[in-house]
Amino acid sequence: MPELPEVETLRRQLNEIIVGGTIICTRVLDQRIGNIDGLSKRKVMSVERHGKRLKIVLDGDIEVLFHLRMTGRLYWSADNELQPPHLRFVMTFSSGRLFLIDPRRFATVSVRARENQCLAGRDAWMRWDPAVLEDASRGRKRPVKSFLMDQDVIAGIGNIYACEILFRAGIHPCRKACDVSQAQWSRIAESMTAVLSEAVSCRGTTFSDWRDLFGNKGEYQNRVHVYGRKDQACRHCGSTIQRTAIGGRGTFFCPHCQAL
DNA sequence: CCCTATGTTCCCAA
DNA sequence: CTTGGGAACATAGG
Repeated sequence: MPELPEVETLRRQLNEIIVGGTIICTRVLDQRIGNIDGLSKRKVMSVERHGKRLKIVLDGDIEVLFHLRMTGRLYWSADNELQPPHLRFVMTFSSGRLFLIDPRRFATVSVRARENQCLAGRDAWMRWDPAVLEDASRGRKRPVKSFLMDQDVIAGIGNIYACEILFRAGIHPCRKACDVSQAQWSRIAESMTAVLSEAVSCRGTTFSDWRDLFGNKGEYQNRVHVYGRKDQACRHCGSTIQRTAIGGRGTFFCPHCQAL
């Protein structure tokens, strides 16, 4: 269930392995994926990421776009016999095979011409001018947490990192986006960079499903301050971490460090 | 049986 | 137009 740091981890690992390689063939094992044609003999030019989307850029200005949604995984195998459960798509190289595995079958794969840029929001893992966030939030009465998770505004932040970013910034997740002050947007901008950078360094957060390209867990679960910590003591002030729901998603916060 | 789940999209109602 | 809620997608785990 990858968010930006998990997808970035996969991008880095794939970049080391498949750039310069040539696709021998592809195979779709789940018709829900749809037809993926015309990739054989194409060379991998680069592996890129935008928000939670991963792009394998091929020669001929074609790109393969992956979105892993909730339970999608990418796994690299040099074993020619291996066929794991829930295997949905395979991309074969001379050096090994790239698997898309997904029990819930929500993940998507598509092929398109390289240039058409998606209209989605700017990537979360870059320097954000607080004024841009403030402008975008003007008149928005929705909770600031929903605002941070809106992929059309900021691409890449999901439920775990939204909770962690707001904790670091000291802002209650239920606060209306339009009521967040200029100083608070500055703290949010700083927290986005800091939290996402640390999570990328940790190769993501493994509470249950997340594994990297080689099946390894991430480490950021050992560093979270609020996510999944209901009824535990806040690492800063000792208050009891609370859980509520925003947009149907579990939302964790410290009532003292993140006063409304 | 119940509830929850790191995502997205769609419909409906206020 | 904005927003939230609920359902849908399909499955595993506590």
